[in-house]
Amino acid sequence: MGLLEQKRHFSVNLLDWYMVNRRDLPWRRHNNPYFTWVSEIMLQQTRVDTVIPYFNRFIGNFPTVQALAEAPEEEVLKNWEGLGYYSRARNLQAAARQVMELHGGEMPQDKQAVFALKGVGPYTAGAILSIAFNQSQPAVDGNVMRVLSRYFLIDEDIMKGSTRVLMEELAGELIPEGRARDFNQALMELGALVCTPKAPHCLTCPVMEHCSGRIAGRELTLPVKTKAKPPRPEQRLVAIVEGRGAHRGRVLVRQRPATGLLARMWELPHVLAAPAAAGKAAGPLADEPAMALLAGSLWAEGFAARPEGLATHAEHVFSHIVWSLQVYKCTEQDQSNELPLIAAEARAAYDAQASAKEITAPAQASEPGITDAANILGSLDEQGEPLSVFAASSSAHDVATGKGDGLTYRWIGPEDMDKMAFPNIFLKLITSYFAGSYEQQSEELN
DNA sequence: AAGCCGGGGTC
DNA sequence: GACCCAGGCTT
Repeated sequence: MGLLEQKRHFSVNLLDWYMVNRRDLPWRRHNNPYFTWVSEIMLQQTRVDTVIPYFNRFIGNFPTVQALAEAPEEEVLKNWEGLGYYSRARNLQAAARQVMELHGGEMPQDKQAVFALKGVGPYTAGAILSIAFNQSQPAVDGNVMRVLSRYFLIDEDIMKGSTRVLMEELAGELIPEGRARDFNQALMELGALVCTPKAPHCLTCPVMEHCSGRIAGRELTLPVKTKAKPPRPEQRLVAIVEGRGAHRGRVLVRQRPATGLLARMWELPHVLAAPAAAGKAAGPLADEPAMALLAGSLWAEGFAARPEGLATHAEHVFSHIVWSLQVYKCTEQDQSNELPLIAAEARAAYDAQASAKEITAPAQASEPGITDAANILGSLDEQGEPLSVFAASSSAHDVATGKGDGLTYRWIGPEDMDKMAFPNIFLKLITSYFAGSYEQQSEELN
């Protein structure tokens, strides 16, 4: 069989299969370009089953490009909470504003204009143009590259940019005249349901007959893909600071910087325990130095708190970092008299830790506004008196640290949770705290 | 070209 | 517990 026939067999049989087997998904019920767009952004790196409830809620809250463009950013972020890759949400809203200003609120149909939207790359541009407007443009994602690499036995590393370009040329040739909308979705549907990564269902595949990969017995070794390097471990100390007095029933949280990891998300205060040695985990820190270090960290940020004891351990895995979290229950203190003591304790604890583990030069802070232990100690040296936050008691529960590059801190109760976006790990920890799950630990210590 | 960006699934 | 799923942006 020649290549032309093999291609034709693929296109015809795949399209026929899709028209029978296509899943009924919320964004497939209309050819609304906005729905297509939102779904494609959500589906990046995210499974269909996970996306469905998010998509329905998002469209319910932001039914049009205009509604999305005019929404407060924190509301958009809250609707993205738990989906991950939060820059997708920020870019999506920025792009909605682009569509309002440049295109009168209507999704552009021009390839260059679509591609120019924030968060829209080669794949998403192709998906929007083909699915929403039935334009004959390839939409090559991981599913498509897996399917094509197997069917045509392509040995190129799919992590390389040049391979994606090659795949786009091929995918474009395969689109039947006037059928881009269904065909591109068919390609991805096959990858998701039949030509799966680990155990492809070749026996029920509509194009198995002329699949070069299967015929060569290569279906399990394709696609060729370089492995990602393992995530670096980080040991972090987390504080659940229980408010007292005016802050009774509340817990201290802070908002992350506008860029970088988990941008603008809220979190419990935490600190890098110690710089990990090259390629090795730092390992857990003993409770006593950990608590002193945490107290020192909070002090450096302008808060007096006394760690009471370990509440729980937690782990949070990113694609490039693994956080091992030691979570300590702390109580807010009257600031003035406690601080020098806390600072001294932190200094002693750090010195002990440093000599025990032969920590040499402190690493620079990897994230703006988020200090590691060494930087905290540095700040203890520089600052002879409490930060201005103690003098300026704000009217509500909002608190600024008094530092130019400082983060925003806030004392929150359970009712505040539905307006603020948290990464899942902190959502779980705070929810558990408000549910009383850590009561027992703290009582044991009292 | 390589690193940065989450979260969840399977086996 | 080990392994898998990867688009777009930034540098």
